[in-house]
This record gives sequence, structure tokens and C-alpha cells, in this order.
Amino acid sequence: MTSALIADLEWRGLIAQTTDREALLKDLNAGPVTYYCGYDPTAPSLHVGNLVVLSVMRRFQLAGHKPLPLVGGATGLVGDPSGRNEERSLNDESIVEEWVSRLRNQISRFLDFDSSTNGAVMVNNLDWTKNMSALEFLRDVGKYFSVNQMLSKDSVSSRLEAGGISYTEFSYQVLQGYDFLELYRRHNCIIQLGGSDQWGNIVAGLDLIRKAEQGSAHAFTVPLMTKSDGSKFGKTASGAIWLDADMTSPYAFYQYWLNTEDADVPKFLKVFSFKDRAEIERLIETVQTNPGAREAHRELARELTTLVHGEKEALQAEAAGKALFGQGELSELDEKTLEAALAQLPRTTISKGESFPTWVDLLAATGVVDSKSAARRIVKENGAYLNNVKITGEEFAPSTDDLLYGRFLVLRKGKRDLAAVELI
RNA sequence: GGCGGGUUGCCCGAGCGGCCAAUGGGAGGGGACUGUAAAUCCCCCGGCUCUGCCUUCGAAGGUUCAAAUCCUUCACCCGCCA
Repeated sequence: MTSALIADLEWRGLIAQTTDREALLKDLNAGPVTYYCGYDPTAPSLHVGNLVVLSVMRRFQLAGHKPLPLVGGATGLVGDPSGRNEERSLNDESIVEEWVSRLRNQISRFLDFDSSTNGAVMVNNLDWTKNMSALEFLRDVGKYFSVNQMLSKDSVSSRLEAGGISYTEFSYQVLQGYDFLELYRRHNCIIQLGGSDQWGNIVAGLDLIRKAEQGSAHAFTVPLMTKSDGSKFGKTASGAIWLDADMTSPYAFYQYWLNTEDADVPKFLKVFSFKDRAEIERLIETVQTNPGAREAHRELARELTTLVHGEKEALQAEAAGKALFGQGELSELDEKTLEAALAQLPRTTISKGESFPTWVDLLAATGVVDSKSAARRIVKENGAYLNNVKITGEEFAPSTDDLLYGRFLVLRKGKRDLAAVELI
């Protein structure tokens, strides 16, 4: 028995592990099923690392199944020990609440909530845990869990070796297991998706469903994304690439994908792109036949930026990149294009009438570098540009003549790090 | 509870009274080569009002002309014994 969805996911390298594959296929082929995937509010935004599972969630929905995206209003208060070698510090309830609502918006972009047949339903595990008493929890849920099994979970045993784990985090798998049971009861949800590090937590839910309801459900995990050079996917020097436009601008987001190493492009296309197999294979070929054009990189960047930030933002990000990296003179850009491009960059302002600060001070003010020393170093090392023209001398300061359209300056550090200055 | 070892810059890790803003590696940054790629090579890599000054070596005190280095107390980690 086969399923087009599973076959496609397999080809894309998106299946790390599943429970009984035959049973899973049988259920998927029998008609639309309900599945869920949870996100804990551990930060104000999701990041590109979360994109892998988010896109798989989307693929399941496109195949006709019904998604229950879950935000961990409760689990976020407790802290998942998976993949961590030390205890998390607890976040304030009000902060977690705020993060929950942000996550909700971000997740929403990937799913269709309006379909009458398989529209997504957002759930929050705080809804069924908030009013539960500790005694209820211990008697109704805890009783089904064997400490022996809990201890053998990777997330727990590795922590025991690494120095210990609190009772709070130890209990995490019980909470997540209970989520699955609750969704099984309320929505007949029978599949949980997650990253491969979630296997133990997902299985905890399957066991609970079996014991409490004599029901059967499935676990589906997605591989951890890696890069060919061994560095961590989704991180840059300046930190994670966030999905929140205020934390990572659409321009920076677009640039992140555009700068993907050639070696990673085929994998990224398969994992992230919703184009069909033939088109992806064609794009992969262009990386071989005409690498300089970077057509595949552009497609990847455009598609993902559109998905995460919307078409308008994506087009702007793309246009900004083209404008700022173009061979032509910056002054040849029309004012509107320039303004739109600069709006996406880290920026600082200077007031009319004030004397111009030095290039070093301006760059430091945009936040592109951490200190003035760093900015000075850039000048010393010949990586400092004003309006795409190299400048020398730490004391160099722009003048009125350098202003584009009387109000803009474009600072560049090195080959591709841009920042904007506006006179106001 | 006892004995011993440890805590150094983003990470790992040398230093064990002055020559220490502190060896080395990794990460990161700039340059060259390119394609806003990778690999490679060269350079840089605490901060500042920058030929000098200021702040760092778990925390707080102390000894000394001088401490990351010695002493005291505290915190945390890791071994061995109970």
C-alpha cells in the first residue's frame, strides 16, 4: 500500500521515523485524518529551524488532512528537556502568554483555516491543563506513566548523566503525552508530527492513548536539518533567522536563503519548496550547469520569503537586493526604489543641521557592528564603503554632497553587509 | 559528611606573582580569488575620547611596589571515599 503524500515526503527526505508504517499508510489512505504538531513559546518568534516541520504540516493539509496546530501555553511554562544539557530557566507567565499569541500568527501563515472540509484549528494546551488540580493530574494521568520508562527516555537519561534534571522538566513528557490524549479524545487526532528530538515525547502520548483509551495513534518525526559544512542550520553570526519580521527583516530573510551554499541547495529545495518534483529537479540541475546565475537560490529565497512574509514583502526584499547589489550607480536608482530598499536594512538617522558623524560612528549606530572598535577595524581592513564607494581613513565623515536624494546614505561593511542612514 | 580536582575572553583551552588584554584551536569578521557560493591563502578578532587610557581571568575581601597567578570566605561543577 502506498500513499502519494508519504512517497513525496520520502523523496524529499522529510521522514526521520514513524511508528508502524503499514498501519500509518492504511489510516492515511482510508480518508482525511486529523493530526497535530506542537510549538512551545520559548522565544518571541519561531525561526527557520522550525520551518521544516511547519512545511510538513502544510504538506499534510495540502494532501487533505486536518491540522491542529498547538501552541504550548502550558508546556512552555514547564520547559522541554529534549536536546538540552542543562535546565531551562522558567519564563514569566505573562511573557509566555505574549509569545503564544505571536507564535499563533506565525504558524497561521502555513495553514488554511477556512476550508470547510479540513480547515486548521488552533489549540492551546493551557486550555485543558489550567484548571486541572495537581491531585487530578497525578491520579488521572500520572498513574499511567512508568517512571522506569520515563527514565529510559533519551531526553531524561542524557540529562541524568549531564548532572541532573528537575522534577518539573522530568514531568514534561507526561504533559505532552496528555496533550496527545486530549486531542485524540476531543478531535480524534491520530498523528503527531514533530522534529526527531520529539520522538520520546510523542511516543509517551501513544502509550497513554493506548492505556487510557485502548486507542492507537501514530508518531511521525522529521529529520533535523543540517548543513553540508557542519555549521548549524538557521544561525548566522548575528544570531538566529527569525520568522518575525521585526526580529529578522524580510530583506535579511531573503538574503539568508539567497546565500545558501551550492552544496545545500538541492536538499533545501526538496525540503522547503512546494514546487513539484520535475521543477525541483530542473532547478537542481541549474546549480550544476549554470551556478553563477544562482537561479535555484533565487527561487528558494523568493518562495520562502513569500510564504513567511507575503508576496509584497518578498518582491520588495528581492528588489532591494537587486538594487543595492547592482552594478549600476546607486544614484541611478529612482528615489522610491531606493527608499523601499533601504527601509529593509538596519538603519540610523541623523538630524538636519547637525554636523555629520564619521563613517565609523554611523556604522556603529546602525548596529551592524557591536562596537566602534569593530567599525574602525573594518575601515583599516579596507572593507568600508559609502554608497558603494570604498572609503579610507578612520576619520572619514560623509558630507551633504554624499546624500542620495538629499536624505540617504548607504553604508556597506565588507561584501554584503548593508545599512542605511537617513537625514531627518 | 570527608578528601582531592576545577571555575580564564563567543566556545574549547594554556598561563600559576611583574615581559598578560592574557599562548593555541574553533567560531566570527575584513581582504584576495569568485557567483552577494564553497574551498584556499593573507590579515584581524575586550572596550574607549586609541602612540595612551579603562575594564576583564566564578563572587567578595586581603597580602604585595605589582595578582588570572598567593591567602581567606562564599557559590557552583567534577572525581574518589562514606
